[in-house]
Amino acid sequence: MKQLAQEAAAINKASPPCPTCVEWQCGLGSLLTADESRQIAAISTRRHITPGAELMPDSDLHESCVALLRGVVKVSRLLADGRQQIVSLKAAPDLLGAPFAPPGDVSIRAVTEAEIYCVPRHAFESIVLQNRSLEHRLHLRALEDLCEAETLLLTLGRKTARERIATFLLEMTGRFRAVEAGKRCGEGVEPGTLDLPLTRAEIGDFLGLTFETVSRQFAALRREGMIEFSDARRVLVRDRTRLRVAAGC
Amino acid sequence: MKQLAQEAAAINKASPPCPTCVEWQCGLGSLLTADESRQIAAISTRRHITPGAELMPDSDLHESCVALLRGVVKVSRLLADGRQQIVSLKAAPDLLGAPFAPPGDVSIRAVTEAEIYCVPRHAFESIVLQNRSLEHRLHLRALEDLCEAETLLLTLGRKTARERIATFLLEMTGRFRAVEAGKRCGEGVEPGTLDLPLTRAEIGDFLGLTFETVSRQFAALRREGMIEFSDARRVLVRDRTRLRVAAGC
DNA sequence: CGGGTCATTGATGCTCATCAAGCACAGTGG
DNA sequence: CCACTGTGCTTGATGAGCATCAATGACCCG
Repeated sequence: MKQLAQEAAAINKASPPCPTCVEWQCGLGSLLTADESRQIAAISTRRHITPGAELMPDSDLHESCVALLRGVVKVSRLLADGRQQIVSLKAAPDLLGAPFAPPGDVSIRAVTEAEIYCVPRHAFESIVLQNRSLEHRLHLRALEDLCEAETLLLTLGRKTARERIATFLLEMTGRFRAVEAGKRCGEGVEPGTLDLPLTRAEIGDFLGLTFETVSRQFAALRREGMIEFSDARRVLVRDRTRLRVAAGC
Repeated sequence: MKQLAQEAAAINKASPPCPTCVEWQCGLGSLLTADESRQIAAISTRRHITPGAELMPDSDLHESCVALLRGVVKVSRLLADGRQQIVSLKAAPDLLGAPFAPPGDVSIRAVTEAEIYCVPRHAFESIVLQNRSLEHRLHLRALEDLCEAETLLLTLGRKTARERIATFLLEMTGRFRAVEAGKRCGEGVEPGTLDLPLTRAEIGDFLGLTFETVSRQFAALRREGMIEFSDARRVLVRDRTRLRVAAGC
């Protein structure tokens, strides 16, 4: 149990072989072509971010976009008294603080270790304006993000704590499928196993709950046999069907 | 008190002189040029919708986009058991079911009387692909919608009922400034007066509350002198400053 | 008039936040 | 090597906030 956690941690620390920098050189997932990636890399500065740290020296987000090379980050909105709501989770390879996006007062923090490119916003926007097909892809991405945000709205506005947790687990499956030590993506791990990059408190900030409620609802689903923990961060989904019922849709 | 309500109703029923059809002919607010409006109108069918009715004979939304000429509509996501969350409110002139948007299972219903153009999606998308600047404007609009959705996420995830209602009132001010009978936009009405197009239940569906809670929180803000009702749907914001405090930000 | 929708208000109870205690583990420095 | 401290997680006890259920009034329309 402890073993597993340490192995997972080790993976997160050593740059793994398969993932995201490679994808970047091939073009940021499906978003950029290899050429466009190079073009953007050429005007960017690369930085390493430690977990919990803010990506940008504060309000530089108006000046820069961020290309996420490695790691997971959370995009939050804050209230004056410290309450926060995570509005989106981004895993490499992805783009944050999209070109042309209105200001909109968010805070972006690393969840895991992360590598980013800071791309000067104005230069990036110029590139996009000269590249019809790139703008089209960014436009599609924005519409997908909007659709995701609406899905989360339904969860926050109308679902119970139990339903939120079940929904969360279903959505995270696939996005954070567990990777076994030393192997390439996802072989040798029981299918349906999930390495959560988030703490209980962060899951709460994503689902509009307290960390205690998150913990209790996980425990309830575990007692009912739908999921199983080998470690607080490593979940096995045992019964996807019942979990879908528990998710209320 | 009754008088006012009847006048307001009369305005909603008679096509008013100043508003939205005119704007459409001048180009759907800032979104379309006059030429583009004509081009789109040419391939569209016009329809009238009564309050509460669904805009499209159901899942035709995959086939059509909607240009809203007049009226207010709500875009909702549904749960199997009937719970619903309004994810966005649109007032004419605006566009719904954006070109290139992923499917995403929403229901769109009229809040007031409404006039729409149904635009065949595929044809609309072709037009957009031949018009660089139009796609750019739609892209910007998508990013604004995303930003708005994120703001609502914070409200639903982290604010109390009281804060949600105060936030709602602040946001609706300006979007639904009251129009006095027979006059053009907004003269002769006490400034800060607001004609809510939504029922208490709809406000609840927007804010993730029940209609009883909406009603009680309105009553509380009224008792505290921040707002005043001349009619259940017509609100006067008396103290914007305290309302902002009550909104939690 | 009767039936429908919308709104208000009260009584009650459930869900989830809050407060609090304790455990496991990692990192630090004596 | 072992306290010491800090962080993350779990679990229990309590209470607040909001949902639910119910009754009533205002208005509209056929």
